[in-house]
Amino acid sequence: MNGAEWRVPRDAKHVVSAATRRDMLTLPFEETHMMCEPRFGANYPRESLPESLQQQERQQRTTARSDPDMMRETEDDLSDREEDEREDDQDENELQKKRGPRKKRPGKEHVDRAKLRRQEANARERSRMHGLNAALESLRKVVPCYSKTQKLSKIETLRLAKNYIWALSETLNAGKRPDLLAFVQTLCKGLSQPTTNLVAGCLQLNARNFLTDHNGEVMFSGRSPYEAMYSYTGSDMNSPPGHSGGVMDANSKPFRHYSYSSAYETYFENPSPDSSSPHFDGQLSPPMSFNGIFSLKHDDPPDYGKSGHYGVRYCGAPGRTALAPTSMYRVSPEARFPYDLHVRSQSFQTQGEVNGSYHN
DNA sequence: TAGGCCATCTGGTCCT
DNA sequence: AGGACCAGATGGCCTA
Repeated sequence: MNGAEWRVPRDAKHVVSAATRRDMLTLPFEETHMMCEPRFGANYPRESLPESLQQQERQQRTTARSDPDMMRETEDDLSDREEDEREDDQDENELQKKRGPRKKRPGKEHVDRAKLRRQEANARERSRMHGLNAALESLRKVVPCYSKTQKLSKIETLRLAKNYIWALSETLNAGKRPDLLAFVQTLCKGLSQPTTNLVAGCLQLNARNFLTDHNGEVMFSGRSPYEAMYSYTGSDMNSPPGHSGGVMDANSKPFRHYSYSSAYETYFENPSPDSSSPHFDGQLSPPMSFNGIFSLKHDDPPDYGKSGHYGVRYCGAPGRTALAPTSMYRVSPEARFPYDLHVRSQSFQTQGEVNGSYHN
């Protein structure tokens, strides 16, 4: 366990970020030297501050000017400060009592050393962010919408991953074949329209089937994705069902209109996956492996490599039948539950044989 | 050109 | 003291 991940929440006075604190002038008095920072002083719209705060700031700056121990001083700042010191010398005797002994001015060695430390810190920060991005990239590959050419943004990747985890855990919790419509709608909950379209393309669905309305609700109109999925012959995986290759069911309902929330609640019997929901509290971690339910292939699977860069396969849970032989949602021959799963008082028995392992 | 996304720099804070 | 983490600022790139 990385201790840094479980830090005790910072003290209340530290919750507001540094820059925000500067802007709000809520600095603790012992940190008033920051008011002399060039980034603060040059362009800050002081006239926008309340008069009382402007007075407070002026007072603090007067006090802070006497503190020469500022690591990030530039040479210009140093000369400016020397001028200030000459002025300050006039009443130095009086202020000396309050200030105490002057601190030693940082020498060139100290400045060079500080610059070097800053460069090293920058390099570490770059490396850290690269690691974070690498982790995010690996996350992109396991959410049900991976494209090398059209990458999900960071925020959309996280949102989709959250939705995916939620939908999968609820699927396991229900212990039955998922309602595909609800599943897809859950995936798209809160996603932007481009990402919704991307997921639609990924799932080989017509994006119009689950457009997001202006309220952020995922709406459904037209042919049910479920129907489309289950009746789709799939001779041309590049085309959404009903456009080419797929057989448009002549008996399909002409128009159906679901609101996302009702469809979601009907199936999941739970409120929205938003973490703000009471049910979701404390259940942020997926209590499952998705083995046996969904098998994601993103390394150019032979079945789907021709269809572009997306790869999603629906696999049957143990004892369940294939959805459709030609559907992109199909039972993976190696689909197994390699583990005992204990999901919210539910347990799935381990399959006896494991023909192959996938998804580390 | 505005807005979104991203990488990078930077300083503050916490921890070891 | 120094590293990790965090968040704000900034500028570049891309797209509608």
